[in-house]
Amino acid sequence: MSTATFFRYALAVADRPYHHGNLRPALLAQAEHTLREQGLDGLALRELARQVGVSHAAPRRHFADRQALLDALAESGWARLEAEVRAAVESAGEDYEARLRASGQAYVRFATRDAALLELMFASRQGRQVATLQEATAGAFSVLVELVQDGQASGVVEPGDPQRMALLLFATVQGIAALANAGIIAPKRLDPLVAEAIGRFLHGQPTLA
Amino acid sequence: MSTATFFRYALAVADRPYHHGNLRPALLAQAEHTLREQGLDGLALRELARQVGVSHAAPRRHFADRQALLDALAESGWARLEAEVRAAVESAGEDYEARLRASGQAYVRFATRDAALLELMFASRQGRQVATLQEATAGAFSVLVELVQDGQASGVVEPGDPQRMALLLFATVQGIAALANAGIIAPKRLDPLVAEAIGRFLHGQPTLA
DNA sequence: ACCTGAACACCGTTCAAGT
DNA sequence: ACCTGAACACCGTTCAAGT
Repeated sequence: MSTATFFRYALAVADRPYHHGNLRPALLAQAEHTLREQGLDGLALRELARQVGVSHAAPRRHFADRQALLDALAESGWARLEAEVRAAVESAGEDYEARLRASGQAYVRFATRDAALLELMFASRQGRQVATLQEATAGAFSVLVELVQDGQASGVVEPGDPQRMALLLFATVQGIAALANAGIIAPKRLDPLVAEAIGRFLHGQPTLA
Repeated sequence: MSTATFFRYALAVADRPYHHGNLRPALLAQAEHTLREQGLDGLALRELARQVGVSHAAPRRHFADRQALLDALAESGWARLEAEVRAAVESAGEDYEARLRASGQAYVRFATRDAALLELMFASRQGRQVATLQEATAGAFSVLVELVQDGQASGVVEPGDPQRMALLLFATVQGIAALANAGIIAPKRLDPLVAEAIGRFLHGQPTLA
């Protein structure tokens, strides 16, 4: 296409909202909202296109298929989770156990507020490797690894592979979140349970040991 | 319907497979198989009906809608999980830690073999209470509660609410399973991680404390 | 470059009708 | 009692065509 032709089109569509680069973010934003309100089953590409004011075939330019949209949602979910957990840790003060507890509680808060998104983040990719998604997951995981390393530096966590210990913490809070979302744990028991899990991780059984 | 009329129909359909009570189990069996092979997205009522040799509207007699079938799958999944964990604990010998470890490893084995089914078992029911499903979940949970009580009776687990401690164990193994199914934990690291989690639950940090 | 409109094959759900 | 067949409204995906 010539430059002149390009500008002719650009002017012609200047008042129409989703040309030239904002359809993709608009679809993602709408999808995140629908996911929170209606769950994964309520998320339809055609309906998204309608809500965003575009033909049902338009999303195809930005997402190869529905799964690609879901992958993108999962990826930004991991990024937001990382940010929220990091923020919680940073505003938790000096005490190591308090910082660890804050990370777990931030995780659980995210997980229960965006249960369908969390489901998506953990949905089995069935062998498909999605590099950017794996990086986003690794980024969130690294928050815990760094926390464990901090604890080792100050001597409150035993020496040893920090990845393995962070994995254990990760699994514990994710499990608590899963049980909460399945209705097995009542919401008000969540924070105490996280606190107990962290306490046990650091000190073992309270009265025995 | 008169008895005579009933027998006339019964004879007429004697060679047809899914009259009079085996359509429901046949659908469930086929669904469980498809779930394992194709995942949740590959599970379509119409396709199930086809595979089982029945019209697409026939399942309606046995399951009000697709969700009802999924609920039934989840329920039998919880029952099978309970049975498998119980069996593993019973064949694990006398040592308490070995029994606890066996329960966790059986859980993780089930979860990784039937990842899509596990997803279904933990799928948020979004407020809908399904009584029989909740009972099945409680049954599986009770295995862990009893294990904790055994440990308290023999003094290797601290006194205190056994439900709360069982919940912590439950969350930990479920979290490990979720991380495995998301591809965050490699399969061969699963058993050691479960062992470490159980060890920490009982003894705290190995070298500190 | 980006989007539209028509087309295709599938799906879940409903309902009158059949045996 | 249990199942069928037609109908409806929706969906994901594809592709030629438009601007």
